[in-house]
Amino acid sequence: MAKSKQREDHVKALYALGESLGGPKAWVSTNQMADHLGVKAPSVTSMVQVLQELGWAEHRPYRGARLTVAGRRLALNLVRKHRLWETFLVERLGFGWEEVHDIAEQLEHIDSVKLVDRLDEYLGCPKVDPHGDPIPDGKGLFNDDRSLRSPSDLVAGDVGRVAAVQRDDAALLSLLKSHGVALGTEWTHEALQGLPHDLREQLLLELVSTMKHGAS
Amino acid sequence: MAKSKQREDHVKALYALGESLGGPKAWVSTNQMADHLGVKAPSVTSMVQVLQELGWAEHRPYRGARLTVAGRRLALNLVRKHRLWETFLVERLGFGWEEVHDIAEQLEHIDSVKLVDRLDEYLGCPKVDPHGDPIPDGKGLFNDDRSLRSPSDLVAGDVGRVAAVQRDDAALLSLLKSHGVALGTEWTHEALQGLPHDLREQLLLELVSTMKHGAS
DNA sequence: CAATATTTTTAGATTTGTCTAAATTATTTT
DNA sequence: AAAATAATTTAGACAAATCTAAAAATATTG
Ligand SMILES: [Mn+2]
Ligand SMILES: [Mn+2]
Ligand SMILES: [Mn+2]
Ligand SMILES: [Mn+2]
Repeated sequence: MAKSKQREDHVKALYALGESLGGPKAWVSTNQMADHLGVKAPSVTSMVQVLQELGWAEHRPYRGARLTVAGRRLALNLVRKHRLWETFLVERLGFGWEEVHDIAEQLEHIDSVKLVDRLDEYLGCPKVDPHGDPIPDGKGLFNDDRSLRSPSDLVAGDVGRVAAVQRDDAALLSLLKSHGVALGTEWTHEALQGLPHDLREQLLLELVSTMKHGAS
Repeated sequence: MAKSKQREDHVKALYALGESLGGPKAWVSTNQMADHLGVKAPSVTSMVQVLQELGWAEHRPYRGARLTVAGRRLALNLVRKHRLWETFLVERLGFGWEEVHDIAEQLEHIDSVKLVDRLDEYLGCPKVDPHGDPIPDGKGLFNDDRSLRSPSDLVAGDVGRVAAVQRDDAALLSLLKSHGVALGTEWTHEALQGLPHDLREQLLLELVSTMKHGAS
């Protein structure tokens, strides 16, 4: 099987970029991966060839790469571990939501199926992490039944509960915190307008109440 | 500073072997380290030279190596992390004492001062790990005020509480468990005789009560 | 649609950490 | 004390993961 921190990081990048590019069939360019990982393009090319050897990715020269089913399974397990550890750090150790990403980047590579299962159970099988990102279960399935709305979808009279932040970047999360934004806090349409535009647009909310008569 | 899993493992081996050979001034041979780490002697020689460059060890060719003050500080921090994580795994996640060593071998390399401090606090600043090994504090000091006795020191009528196991080897720990031995369990002199010799001699006990009139 | 610009891969070098085989130093025996 | 034995280091090779510079393929554009 031959996992390594670097190989796993490349698989994770391939997964994340593939998702943002329209699902598992999308080809991800080696340059995009290089940018995302902070390495140079030739390093990615050679790593992607290794991932192909290992059966985790498919590489079409000059087209890009995408995950195989096995690679996707590995990626989802890494996402699961990352988000469970982030939850542990915030819920149990009292870290702020802006502090946990870098530590979780390390913890996600710890290799023990039993540890992940126990951690999940210990945390009460959380559905989302401290940034509102859904946590896949042991089979790689998301159980996310929230209906998330962009702040710009709310109209006067609506109240929304902060359910997720789109980017998990420490600077952004700190700023949000300093404006009183935390997961679960409730905001009226008007209160939301009081937030700087670039902060507000990173939020996703669940509608708590509205004056409109909406279709189900 | 340039830490790496391998460098840290060599520092830890140097610490452990140095202690068992009579303290921080003892010279540890590269062969001993090679055995302990499961690598070949030339690999150790070259790593020890790197550790010297980094200021963590001193290497006298054909004599051996020993830690500098900085190296010792690093080693104690690794021991601290290892034992805190073992404690977390047993106390919070419900692992058995025979299951945690290998996972802690990975977790001890996670690099975050704040994480270690928070974990320590979360666990209630434990003094010993699940095997009864003392946990150094943030300054590298052991606060171990137990007086540990070998089973062979107990005489008829004495009762001892299991306080530590000398080796933390999964097979031994499983066997002990199957004989009802766990940290904190109390054993009379007679009950101890019922244990196989090679298991019994790995135990360290605190005297709970005795019939003898002992000097303080 | 040919020339140019951009993207991607290949080629070859570098660092880290490991190995085996050979040379060197230290220790033990006769 | 010389010879034999054992321990340790050096020399040179290799795999993993990265880099820069050059070559090749693709995309853009006049
Ligand atoms: Mn994260
Ligand atoms: Mn997250
Ligand atoms: Mn251990
Ligand atoms: Mn232990």
